[in-house]
Amino acid sequence: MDWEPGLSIWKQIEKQLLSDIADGVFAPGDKMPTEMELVRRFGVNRHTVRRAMAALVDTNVVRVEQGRGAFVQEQILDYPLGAKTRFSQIVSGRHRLPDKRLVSSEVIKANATIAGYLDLKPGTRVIELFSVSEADGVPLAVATSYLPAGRFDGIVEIFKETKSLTEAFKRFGIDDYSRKTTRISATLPSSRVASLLKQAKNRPVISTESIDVDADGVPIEFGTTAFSSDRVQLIVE
Amino acid sequence: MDWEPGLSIWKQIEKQLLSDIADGVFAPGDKMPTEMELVRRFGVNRHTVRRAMAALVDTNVVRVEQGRGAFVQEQILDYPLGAKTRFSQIVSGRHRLPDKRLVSSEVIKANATIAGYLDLKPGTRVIELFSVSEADGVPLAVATSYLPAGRFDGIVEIFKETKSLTEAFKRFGIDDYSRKTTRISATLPSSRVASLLKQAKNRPVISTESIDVDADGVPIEFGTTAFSSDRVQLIVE
DNA sequence: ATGCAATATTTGTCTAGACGTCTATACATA
DNA sequence: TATGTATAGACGTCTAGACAAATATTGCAT
Repeated sequence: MDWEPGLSIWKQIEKQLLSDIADGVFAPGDKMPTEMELVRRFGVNRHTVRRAMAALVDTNVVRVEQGRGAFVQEQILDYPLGAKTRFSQIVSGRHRLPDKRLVSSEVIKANATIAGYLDLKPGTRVIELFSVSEADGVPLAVATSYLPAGRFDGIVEIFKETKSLTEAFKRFGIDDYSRKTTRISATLPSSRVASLLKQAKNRPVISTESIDVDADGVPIEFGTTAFSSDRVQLIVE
Repeated sequence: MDWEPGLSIWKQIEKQLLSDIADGVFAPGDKMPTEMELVRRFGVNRHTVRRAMAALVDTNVVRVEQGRGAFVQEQILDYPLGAKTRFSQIVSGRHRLPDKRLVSSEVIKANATIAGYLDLKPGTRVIELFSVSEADGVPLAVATSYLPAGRFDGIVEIFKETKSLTEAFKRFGIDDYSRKTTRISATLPSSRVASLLKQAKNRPVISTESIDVDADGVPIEFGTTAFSSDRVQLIVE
């Protein structure tokens, strides 16, 4: 490897690795060579390699995990739609850090649509949760969830604390629940959703409507979710 | 200085400097201590100090300039309104990197308002420029400018190349021009403007309408500008 | 085959030093 | 006065080495 003067070596290494990734030498999800391997390849000090990798981490091109190595960051998360798929499991299964932020919540009276999905009488009080799901700080989806207020009184505080609906349901004695139906379509986001997703208003989102039921088949949640189509791909098998 | 175990020293230094800044020990625009001074203060190696500073640069809290030092990033730019004040001069005078990005441009027929300000007959062709002004990559203002198309044919290309209206005017023989009037008010931004300014839609902007004239007093530009009120303060003296 | 403990691998942090690059300042010169 | 030069100060890059922390692998005992 020979270095062109005028540009720091770590920037040239960054450039080289970036073009390797662009060329598919390292595909998304792949493990990158270890620091020591890169040291041998480029013939520089380990710190110089680390400086280049830090730049790639900054731009979210790679992800580094202590003890495991560096991986090319998948820009698109495969989100399998199954009866038992849980957001946090999917994200942490990909070695990324899940987070679910509650934006707002309130108790409202169910309209005919919501009541229908939840098997309630229209006018019954339901809890509305508005939240953003993130992986490594990057927003992937914004969701509006409706839960029967009678059955889940006080669930908002538990959700805030655990940041997980699955966990919150457990506190209400529901150890097991499953997805009954998911409807999928594509729309343009409202400006509020676009800004929460940190994406342009003219980029489409995948919108889903879903119903979750408990072990007895009783609806416990109706939700609409807007997935960033640039960062998430839904998988049905 | 004593270090609590479990948290890396550079992170503790970052935290300390951050709270110094929050406490006003170092005010926005102030020069931070030099790396060597911080080395003596914290009793660590220079690289450790640099690691902490790099984190502060990443979060846009400080700005480092080779050969000069590190400075607390000013969140508010003072923008003096004068006959000869030029955006790029003001920004680079604060040791920040100015940039003016052309978003779109087209030739339209002047309506009564624009024609009136430019001393043209309604229906005359004018060039419309829509641009974003940035300092260190942070957007400060979005501007719509109208110029007589007849007098400034081809100015768009020059503006794209030089990123400066002042420079573009020079190519048309106008070495000197000045601000005739500036009207100032406050509004809420359109969603397009808010997104270009990378600020929330509910944060107000300072909107100005301005007329620039050449040395002979002939109008050469009518513009409306929306300044981010969180980052810019207009100064009239 | 399974589970656990020891070992190896890999990334993270800190120190030390050398030299390069950019800026500001003082000074000499024209 | 203006300009160029020398120098000092400050940040940028690169190398070298040691140890810590997290993870993966190996091998042993059951």
